[in-house]
Amino acid sequence: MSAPTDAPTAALQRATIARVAVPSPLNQLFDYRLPDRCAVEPGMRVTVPFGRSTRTGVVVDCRRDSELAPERLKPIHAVLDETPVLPAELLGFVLWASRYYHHPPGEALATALPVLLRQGAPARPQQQSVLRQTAAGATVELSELARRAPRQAELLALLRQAGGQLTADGLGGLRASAKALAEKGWLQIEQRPAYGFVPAEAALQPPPRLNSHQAQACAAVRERAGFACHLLDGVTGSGKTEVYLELVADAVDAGRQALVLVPEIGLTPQLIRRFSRRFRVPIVALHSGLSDRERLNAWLAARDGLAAIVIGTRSAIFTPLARPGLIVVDEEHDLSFKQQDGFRYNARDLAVVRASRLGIPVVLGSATPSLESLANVERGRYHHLRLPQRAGAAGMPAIQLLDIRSKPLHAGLSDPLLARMREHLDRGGQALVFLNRRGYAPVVMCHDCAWTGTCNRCDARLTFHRHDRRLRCHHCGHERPLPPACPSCGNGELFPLGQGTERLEQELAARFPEHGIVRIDRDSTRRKGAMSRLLESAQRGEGRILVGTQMLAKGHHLPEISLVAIVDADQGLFGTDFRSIERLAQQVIQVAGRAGRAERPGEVIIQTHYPDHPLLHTLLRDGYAALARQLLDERRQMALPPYAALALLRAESPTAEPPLVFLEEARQQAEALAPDGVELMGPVPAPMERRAGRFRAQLLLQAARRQNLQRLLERWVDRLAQLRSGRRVRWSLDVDPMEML
DNA sequence: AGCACGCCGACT
DNA sequence: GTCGGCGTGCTC
Repeated sequence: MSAPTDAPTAALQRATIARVAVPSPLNQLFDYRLPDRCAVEPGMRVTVPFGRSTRTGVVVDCRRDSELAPERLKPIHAVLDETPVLPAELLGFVLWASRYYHHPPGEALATALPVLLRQGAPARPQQQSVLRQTAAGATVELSELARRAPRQAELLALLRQAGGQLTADGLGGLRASAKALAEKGWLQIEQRPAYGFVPAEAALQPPPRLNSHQAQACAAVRERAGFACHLLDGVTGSGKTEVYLELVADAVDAGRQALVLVPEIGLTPQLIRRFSRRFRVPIVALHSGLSDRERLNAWLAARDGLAAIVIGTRSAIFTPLARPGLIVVDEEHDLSFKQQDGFRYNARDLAVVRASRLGIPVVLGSATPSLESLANVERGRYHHLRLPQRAGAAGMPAIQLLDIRSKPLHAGLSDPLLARMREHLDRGGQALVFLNRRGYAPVVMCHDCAWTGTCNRCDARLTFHRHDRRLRCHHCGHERPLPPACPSCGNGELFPLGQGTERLEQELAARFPEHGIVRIDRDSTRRKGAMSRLLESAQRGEGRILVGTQMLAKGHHLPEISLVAIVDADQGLFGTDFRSIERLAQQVIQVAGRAGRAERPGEVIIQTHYPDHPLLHTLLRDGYAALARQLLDERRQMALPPYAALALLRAESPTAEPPLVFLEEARQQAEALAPDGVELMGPVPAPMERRAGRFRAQLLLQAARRQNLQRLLERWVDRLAQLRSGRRVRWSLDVDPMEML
C-alpha cells in the first residue's frame, strides 16, 4: 500500500475541490467546493456542511475536479488552520492505517487527533504566566517588605525559593501581589506556552556501564542506517530499559526525537522517572491521565520539535514528530497495544509501519516476545537482539510445578505452598501471590437447590465481593446486593465457591497475622494514586505478602520478592482462544520475573492439576523461547497466525437472530466475490454469546497470504455496508484480531 | 452513526 | 383527531 498522493503545488493553486475526511462511519472521503482564492492544503481542518449538520474534517487532497456533478457539491464553511495541523507524514500514515484496518478515514483521523483539535479548537498551546524575579527584586529585604506588604513578601519569598522563576497557576490569592510587585519592577510577568514537559529530576543520573550484551544490542542497532526493525529479546531484569535509554540518547544527541510506546499507565511513572533522571531535554508523556488541554499541549510540543522525547500509550503512535529519529515499543507482546473498539489498530504493528515510512529504526522489546515478532525474526524481517542474562548480581529464579491433585486447599492454597511461603517470610523475604481473578469468589451457590447468581445481561456468573457484600458482573458492570437467602428456594444458604484475590487476602491474613498484606487489583487501586501508595508500602517492606492480579505482573520493581506463587495456572491451559497458551506462558514468565531481582535468589511455584502438561514442561525445562518454537510449529501446522492472516467480522444485537442472519448474508456475499485463498468460518455465536444484554456472533476469515485477505476485504467492505440485515445489528470488522471474544 | 421522512397503532 | 413506533434512505 502506498501513501496518498501529495498534491503538486501547481495543481494546488488551481484547485477548486477539496477532498475532506469527515468524521462519519462512511468509508469514503467527501468532495467540497473551495471558495475563490481560498488557500487550503492537505492536513488543514475545515468545517463543512454534512447532511443537516456541520462537522470538522481534515482536508486530504486538493484537486481540480470531482467525480460528482458540480451542483451536488457544497462549499466549505470555513478553514480552521492557516498551516496544516497534521504534517503530511502523519496524514499519510493515518490514511494508510485507515485503509489497512478498513476503518473510515474520517473516524480514523478523528481517533488520531487530540480531542480539542477534533472539536475545532485552535492548534496553539495554552499560554501560561511565568513570574521572574528581576535584579532589582533580588535586592529587596524581605523582612522589611513584610511589615508593609506581607502578601507581597510571601510571594517574593516563594519566588526565591523556586530559584527566581515560578509559573503563575496555583498562586491563588497571591496573583494580585504579583501585579503589585511587577509595577515596582521587582518581578516580570511573561506569557509562555505551557507545553507540560515532564519536570526534570534534580539529580542527573549518568549512564551506567552497559554489559556486553547490552552494548552489542546497541551496536547492532547503530550499525544500520535508516529503517530497520529490531526485536530486543531480553529476560526480565536483563536491562532492556538501559538499551532504550542509550539508543534514545543517540537520537537526542543527533538532534532527533524519540517516540517510546508503553502498554499502560500503570508502569509509566517509573519509566518516565528513569528518562527524566537521565536526560536534560524536554520530555512529554501522553497517557490517559491528561486533560484534553494537556494532551493538546504535549502533542504540539512533539509536532513542533520542542519535545525531544515522547513517552506514551497506544494512541501516542499518532503523535506528529518534527524530527523523528527512533521508535521504541516496550513490552511489545502486550495486548493493550491493540485497540479493542472503534478504530481497531495495533500500535505495535503500526510502529513498524511508521518507522518504515519514516526511514528510522524501531526497537520492539520484551522478555516474552509475541509469536508474531518471533516469526518475523524467523523470516529475516526483524533483527534478533538478545539479552540472555540478568543485569547485576541477580540470578534467574527456579520455577517449579506443584501438583495439587487431591491435596487439601485453603482458599486455593496448598499446604506445601503455604510452607514455602512461611520459610521465605521467616527468612525476611517477600512473597507475591498471583491470581488473575478479583473479588472474593467467582460464584455464589445455594446449598439446598444449587442456584447460582447469574447476570441478567450476560452469559456469566456474578462475582461475590465481600467487602461490600455485593454481587458484580465483571463483563458488564451490573451489580446488586447479595440476597440474604436463596432467591430461588427461599431457605438455602448461599456460599461462595472458588476464590478471588479478596478471599486470598483474607486467608493469608488469618495464616500470617504477623505479616502485612498488600492487595493490588482493579478494586484496591480504583482511587487515584492508590496504586503507587500500595506499591510504595510494599517497597518499604510494610507489606510482606503481595496478593494481586495481572496488574502486579507488569514491570514494577519489587526487589525483596523472593517467592512468587501462581495460584492457578489451569484456567489458561484450556482457553477457547488459540493464543491462550501463549498468553499463559507470557504471564507466568512476567510474574516469575518479579522474583529475586536483588541479591536474593528467587523461587517460583506454580500450582496446577496438570503437572504433566507437555507445554508447561517445555516452558519450565527449556524456557520461553523453546515453548515459543513449539507453539510456532503448531501454528504453522494449523495455519494460524503468524502463519496466516485473520479478520473477524463481529455483529451484535439485543436479540439472537439478527447477528447470525447478517453474518450469513455477509458470508454469501464474500463467497460470491471468489475469495481466492481465503477461508470463511462461521458464522458462529461468540464464546460468551450474550454480553451486556446483546447477543454476539462472528464470522472468521483466514488466509495463508495476507495479500489475499486484503484483496477480498477491499472489495467486500463497501458491499457489506449495503446489506439490509446490517441495519438491524451493530457490526465491526477486526483486522488482525488479538482476542476472539 | 445521526437525522429526517413516512406510514400504521393506542391515547388525550 | 394526533403522538410516536422504527423501517428506509442519505450524507460531497
